[in-house]
Amino acid sequence: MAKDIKDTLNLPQTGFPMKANLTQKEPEMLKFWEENKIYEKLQNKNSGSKHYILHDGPPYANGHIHIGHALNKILKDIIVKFKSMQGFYSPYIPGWDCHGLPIELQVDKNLGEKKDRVDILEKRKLCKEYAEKFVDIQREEFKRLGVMGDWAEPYLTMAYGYEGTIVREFAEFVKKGYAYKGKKPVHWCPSCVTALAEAEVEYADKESPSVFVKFGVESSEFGDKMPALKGKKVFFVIWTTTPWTLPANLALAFHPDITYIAIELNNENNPPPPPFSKGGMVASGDSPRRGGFSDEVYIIAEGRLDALKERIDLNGKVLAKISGKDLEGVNAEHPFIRRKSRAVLGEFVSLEEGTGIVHIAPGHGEDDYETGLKYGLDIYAPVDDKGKFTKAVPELEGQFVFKANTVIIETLKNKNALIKEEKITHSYPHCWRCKKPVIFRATEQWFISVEHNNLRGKCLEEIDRVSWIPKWGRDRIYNMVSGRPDWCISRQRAWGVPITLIRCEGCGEFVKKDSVLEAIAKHVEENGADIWFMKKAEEFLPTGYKCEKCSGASFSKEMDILDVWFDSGVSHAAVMKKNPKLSWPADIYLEGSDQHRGWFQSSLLASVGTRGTSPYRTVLTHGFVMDGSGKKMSKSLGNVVAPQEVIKAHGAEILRLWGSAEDYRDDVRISKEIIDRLTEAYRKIRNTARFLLGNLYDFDGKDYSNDLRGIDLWAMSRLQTLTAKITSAYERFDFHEVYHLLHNFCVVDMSSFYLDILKDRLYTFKSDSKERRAAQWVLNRILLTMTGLMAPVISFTAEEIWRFIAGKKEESVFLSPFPKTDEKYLDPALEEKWAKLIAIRNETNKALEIKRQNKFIGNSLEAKVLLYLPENEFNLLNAYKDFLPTLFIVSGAEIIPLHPPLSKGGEGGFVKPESAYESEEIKGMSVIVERASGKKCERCWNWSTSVGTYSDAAELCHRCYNVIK
RNA sequence: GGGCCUAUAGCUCAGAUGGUUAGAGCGCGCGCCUGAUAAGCGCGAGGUCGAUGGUUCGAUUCCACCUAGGCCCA
Repeated sequence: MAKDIKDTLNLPQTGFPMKANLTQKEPEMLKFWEENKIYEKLQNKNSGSKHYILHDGPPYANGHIHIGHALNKILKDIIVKFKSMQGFYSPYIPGWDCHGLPIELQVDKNLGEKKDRVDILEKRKLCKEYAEKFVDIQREEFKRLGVMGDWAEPYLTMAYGYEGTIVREFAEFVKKGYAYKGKKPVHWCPSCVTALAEAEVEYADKESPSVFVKFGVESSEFGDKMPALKGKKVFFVIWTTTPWTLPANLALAFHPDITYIAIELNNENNPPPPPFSKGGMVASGDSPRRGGFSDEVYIIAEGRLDALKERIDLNGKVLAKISGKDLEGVNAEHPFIRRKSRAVLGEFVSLEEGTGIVHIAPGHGEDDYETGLKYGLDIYAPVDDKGKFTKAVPELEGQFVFKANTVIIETLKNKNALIKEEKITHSYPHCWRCKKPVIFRATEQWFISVEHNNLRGKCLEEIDRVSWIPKWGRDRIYNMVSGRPDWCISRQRAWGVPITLIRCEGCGEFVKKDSVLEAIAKHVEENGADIWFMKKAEEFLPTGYKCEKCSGASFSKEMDILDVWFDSGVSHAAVMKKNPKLSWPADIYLEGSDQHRGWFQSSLLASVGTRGTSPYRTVLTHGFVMDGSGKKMSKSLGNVVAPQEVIKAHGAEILRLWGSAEDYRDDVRISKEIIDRLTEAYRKIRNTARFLLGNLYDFDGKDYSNDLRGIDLWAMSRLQTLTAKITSAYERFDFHEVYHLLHNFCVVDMSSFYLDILKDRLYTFKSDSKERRAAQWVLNRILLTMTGLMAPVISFTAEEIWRFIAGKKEESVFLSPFPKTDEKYLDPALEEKWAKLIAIRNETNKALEIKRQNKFIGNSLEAKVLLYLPENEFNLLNAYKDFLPTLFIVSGAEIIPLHPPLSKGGEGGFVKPESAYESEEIKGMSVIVERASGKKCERCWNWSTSVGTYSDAAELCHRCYNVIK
């Protein structure tokens, strides 16, 4: 018979499964979105609205996506979906970076032996195919994440149109005078035989020689500045870890504000060296030796004396001191080449290490180069493409630089110029591809000047007009742009867009005529950049073209390839300007924090250089993905988490939830525990939705807003508060707040409170009673709102829920408007009042729990509570008297005003019994838990004295009797 | 070595212009329920707020330094 009673209840019914089965469900949902063109419909719907453009930074079309890609695309997708649902026109055009060294090297690897024999066009074709393959792979992997966008029409930097824009944008830099060809030391990989961008260099430990070398100086060079040195053999002492750059030494740098000292060596520790054999050096034997001291004098920075005293035996007497700036112009002798080395000044000289005197080879170092320019020194680098000395240094010709170190050290020894030789392990630049150490070497390169036309200054101004999230991004890029050198855009490779300039063979002048540059761009736009390698220089020029400078008629093409950062840097022009769906500038760029040096900067330079303004209004950066302990992922550590594996095991939805839950401003972590926690949270959200759906199976959809009870109004207010907070969190890009707010709402407000309390009304009241309908009306509002709020993050689940919602208008949740706060129901005062009720409820629960632990009760409905309350609490509860059993989910509740027993003679007040549970949280509140009176109603499970009073239904209480009679 | 950043319970996050016992949810432990059931409810235990100094009547919150970690650069 109990079965029959159960049939009179309105228990939840839904086909919405408790088990998500995401790995299987997600592909179905993707199919639904694709087949029904939901993304396209969303675009159409918003086509007339205000734009919100998120411009996609192109990932490199190489390899499968990793967890960092997943984070990036998920964050982008959340923004695009949120903005779209809010009604903005927010198309998402994904892109790929297709040119560049890594792909070319991979192709070379595949070619093996053949790589040097294969024709450049053939190689480019292979590179293109390689890139295409990974574009397809990554596209599928990105789509699998649930990211919506124009996947069928992405932008590719190797598309003809895009390549045309690259050429045109470069031409713009040429016309405006930013581009120049110069000799400059760049990171050069002798193994890959190419210049490397900063981004292509990585640092690793390397063992190098560490040598102290002395450069002889005629004491007369000092004039009257250090009379004590007169007639002595004086040496500047330098320290270097790259002896191979000594043949290119042209100067010695001193810090203008550092004090240098001249120390006479102690003879006992430093036996006199053999006399110099070659001329040009300080003459030996001129000055008489004095007892106990050699006549050698070393000059180093005073601040380095303590550090070097023992290391190179500087125990002698300080003969003189001099400020760095007074040494400028002094000539020293190169230790093994008959050449002067000039004393110059440099702010970069430090006392951190070495001697405070820096050996300068303008062709082999950054500071050296700058110094060289300042002092008009030759940018001298007698080293070839393969890292071997040229015939400019006959003794070393053909020797690889790192091998030549030994020879040079030997030479220094022979020339008596070596003070000390050690080995040192230090961080040294290595090629990111071949992992071999690189060198700094001056070569002919194309540059974009950041000084020309005040490009740097303008970029800095633009940086301050952009909104950086987090805000420290501004300082980061500002410092980088402030200090960056000219942009080296040359690459000596095959795969990319060539530097499409034509040079007169007669005078070396480059053709910069507008019409010619435009014609070349057109050629590329129509045929792709391959055309540059297919045609001769003359074919790009009008027939009979003559050099404007020398009238020469013989021309050659530049064959360097443009830096890929230039490719992606002009995406604002190639994509945002060209794609009619987009607009310029972008509202937001969103990439990892490494892009402050990368794409954010190249885009800024490319845009400010040609258009004077930044291509973005807001730049949002996220951190990197670390393992569970905050360590970076690496194959060798075995702590790599692949998105594909997470998807396979838990579904992309969990990854999306993860992407939102973590605070991306800092690095984010991923681990088994994190995924487990998120899976739990996901289940809670899902089950909450399921419960809502289950209790709406028979809702008639009518408006019951006038029948709401107090707790319903509270729930409605909480829902508005949630909506307002979540909307604001989305707008501030604080997605982890979205996650926490949504989850907490499900757990705290809904599951453990409102829904738990509502069960009685939903299950046991007459199905079409106003009370039950009112509850359903609220549940329906909660369901609709929650689904909308979660959609940008857990899109698969939101869409799945959407399908189960009766009476919804749109075919997809994404075509429905983002939930708006209904001010009518927002009632902070009500929420505050209920916060107090909830606090009292929590205290009551504690009392109930004690009795439960004592086995006095099981289900709380077996209990009746007596609450002794101070005045304020009493008055509050007194207004909800009939509701209290429902609030506490007990079968009876009485409140007793607890006044001080002696006040007014104790009149009207009661003293709480000794046995009562005394609240710590609410002062003066006590609770007595008793067994509920009467019997348990078999239908609603409440205990009531009315049970047993009906002869035709002895097991029912009064309320249930009236429902089913 | 330089620039920028991070460090609060096992996990994800709050928080405080410096001021009583530092919060939430999850997880964990102990129970209850069996009409959200590979669900639901209740209670409880978890933190020297990275370390050390300093400023202060008082610092986890401010300052310095250090350690660990991250990105970028050298």
